[in-house]
Amino acid sequence: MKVFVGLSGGVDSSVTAALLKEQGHEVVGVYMKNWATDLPGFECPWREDYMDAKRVAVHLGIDFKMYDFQKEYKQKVVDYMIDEYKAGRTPNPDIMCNQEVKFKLFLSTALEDGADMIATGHYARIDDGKLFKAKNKDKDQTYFLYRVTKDALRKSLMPIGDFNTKQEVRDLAEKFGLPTAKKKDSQGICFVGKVGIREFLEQYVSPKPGRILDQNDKEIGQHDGAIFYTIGQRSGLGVGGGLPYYVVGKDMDKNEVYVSTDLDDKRLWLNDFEISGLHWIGDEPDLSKEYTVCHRYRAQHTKAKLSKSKHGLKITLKDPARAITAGQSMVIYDGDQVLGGGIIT
RNA sequence: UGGGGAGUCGCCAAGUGGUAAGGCACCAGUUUUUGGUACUGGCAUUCGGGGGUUCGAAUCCCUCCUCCCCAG
Repeated sequence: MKVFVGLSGGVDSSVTAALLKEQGHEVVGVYMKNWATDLPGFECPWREDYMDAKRVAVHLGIDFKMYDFQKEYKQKVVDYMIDEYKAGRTPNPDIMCNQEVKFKLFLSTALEDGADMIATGHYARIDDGKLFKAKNKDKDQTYFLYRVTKDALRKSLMPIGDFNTKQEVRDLAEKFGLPTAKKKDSQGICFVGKVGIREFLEQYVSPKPGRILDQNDKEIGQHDGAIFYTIGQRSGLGVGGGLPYYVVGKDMDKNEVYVSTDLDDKRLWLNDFEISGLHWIGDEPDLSKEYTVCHRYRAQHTKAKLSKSKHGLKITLKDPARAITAGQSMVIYDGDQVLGGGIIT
């Protein structure tokens, strides 16, 4: 079978390619050039990643190519992200990247290019168009993948999902002699790299001073734009005094940020909220059943009840979760299977 | 300019003769393919200024400066 592997320049995708090659597939390595713009003071690492991806391909003796998705990525992911922030929400660009770029654009481009399947280095398992948690529960990345379609999953492979530990993956990388074996795991929004989200947003939004109010409605300081703050955030307020302050809310119209020193502040712990923009990989969930849900990558999954609501679903958690934030995703699981999910309103 | 109180890191704050706790903030690092959380480390040779007493002072004395409260 002809498989196009998305090589990011990291270990996981490198091992993915090596494994598929070993299994006898005709493997083509593809580097997706999604973002290559430098930001003031920071150089975009794409060239380095590209070189690493290419080195891996050369090492494995597979074909290598680059797809330039910059234009689409900017539209579908970056603009989405900026618009969401402007609307006062906190988006998850990586989920959008999977939905729109990796498992739509990359998939269709690869298929047109002669591929039978695509593969990525995600920690997740696919079986018959269904998505399951990775064996390595600690690294499970299904949270980022819940908006992928069943049809896309039928054409995708994620062999890394079958490993129990990251160490096994690294050991394999070592065994295959991959040049990326020792490369540090990436983190942060993929295209922003080492640059913080704030620095990134500052390129697109000008500062707008506003008030910071504590739980007693007392002004305790100034911020330079409510857009830069998100629920649950601690530092960055530049306010000292007694206990640490956590952001518990904000008002984009008034440009005010609300904080509290109370770790049990009700606004920080919700167990009742709605999601919209629903997406299901297969069948819709049965509202009479109890499922587990996850509101953040690597967060503990909690039991929840689902019910219909005006714009989507109402979620009632068994235990309240911290920092439920509009714009973030709620993923619904039936055991290890990902049913889908929606975006917190 | 009568009475009382207070001035210790950007903020809060211990320490009242024995050689500057702690928290917040900030910075760095760790964890993490979103925001964020959490964790580790760094962060006052110096205690409003100036004198003095003492082996030794942020701590005692003198003086000046500043702030707050009550009186005017």
